[in-house]
Amino acid sequence: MSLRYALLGLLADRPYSGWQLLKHFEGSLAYAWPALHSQIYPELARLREAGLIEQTGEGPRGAKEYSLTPSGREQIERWLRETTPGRNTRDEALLRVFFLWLLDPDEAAAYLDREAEFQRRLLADLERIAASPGPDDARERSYRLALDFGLRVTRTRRDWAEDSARAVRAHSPEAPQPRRNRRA
Amino acid sequence: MSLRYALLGLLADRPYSGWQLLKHFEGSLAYAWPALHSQIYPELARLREAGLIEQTGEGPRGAKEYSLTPSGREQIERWLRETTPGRNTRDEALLRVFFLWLLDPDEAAAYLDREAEFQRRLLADLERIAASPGPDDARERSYRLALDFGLRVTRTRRDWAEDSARAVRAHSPEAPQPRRNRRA
DNA sequence: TGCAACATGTAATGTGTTACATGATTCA
DNA sequence: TGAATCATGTAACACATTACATGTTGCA
Repeated sequence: MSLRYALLGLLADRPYSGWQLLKHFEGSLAYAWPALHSQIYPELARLREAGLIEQTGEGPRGAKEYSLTPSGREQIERWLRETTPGRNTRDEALLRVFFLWLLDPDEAAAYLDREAEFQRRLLADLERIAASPGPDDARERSYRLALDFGLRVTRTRRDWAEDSARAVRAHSPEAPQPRRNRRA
Repeated sequence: MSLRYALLGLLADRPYSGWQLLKHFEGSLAYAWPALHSQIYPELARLREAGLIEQTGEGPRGAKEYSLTPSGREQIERWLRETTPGRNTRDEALLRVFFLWLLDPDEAAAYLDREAEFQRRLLADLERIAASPGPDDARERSYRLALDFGLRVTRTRRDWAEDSARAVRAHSPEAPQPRRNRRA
């Protein structure tokens, strides 16, 4: 049901076409709930049939502009107020950590290096986004809260990966502790 | 494919029955890749047909003990070494944050309070798990790495939720700053 | 003997991804 | 005129959840 409510939530701000909604899912929403056009268009058709959105205009290339109906507005508010978020956590990068012991320590450390690099890049992206200013309305403040979430979690993940790579290397038979007079 | 490799990874440690594997998915793996018995049993049958695992014994109530084959061991090592983890991030609790502006500030703050409480409880669970000691082998060290990940991310999420609830309340028209002589 | 936990499976439904399919508009 | 982007849709497949279905063992 999350996709459904994500669409209603976006349309609560202003009317959008399916294409424009898709761009949101490729942008900021990609970190929270990614979706492709093949899922979005049929879902919009269902929301329309259910009376939660309606078509309120047409754009250049057969674009359909959808708006939230009062019924749709009611639905999303109820979702936010009266239901609790699903907690199904799927994180393949974390799953792999449980099985890192199957690799040599140097290979395990290399995996953690790649993880740290991924988080550093992501963090750089998010910091670039955070640096560009926006208006100071309620909608923007919600968006900034989500962005701040991303910044904090990404920093934490980066630090964890860097620390873990060090810890794994500290256990490696190859280079256990820095020492002098090392023999071949 | 993640479920497939999670099963191979567990069986790389020692033989397990489907039921015992299920218990892992309900326990530590629940935070990384949850799975139910209705998904696990058919997948074990497929892995067996593919020659990645084999049945090596029988337990009391029709329990089947599975072991990893050399081919299966090769597959999971290749997965860890040669493929990159999927980065599809689905987080309904975060998704909702984008739409918090649709609620009154006090309701939005209440949502963030609930989020903070959830993370505090989860953190307490993880800390209890972390407090119980285990052996000091490579497998346990991988597990501790994953646990440390959970601890750090959960603390970050708790802090974010607490700070955000405060920030939202600071913007509320009802109680902007602590003041005396407040009129009804 | 009745309940909880053990133990395995299948079927139906819902959700998500990949692939197929088509056409309009803009710009170089 | 050819490529990129805009714009919408369906079909096939893969993955995940809920529901259906059955039988065993241990214990109070």
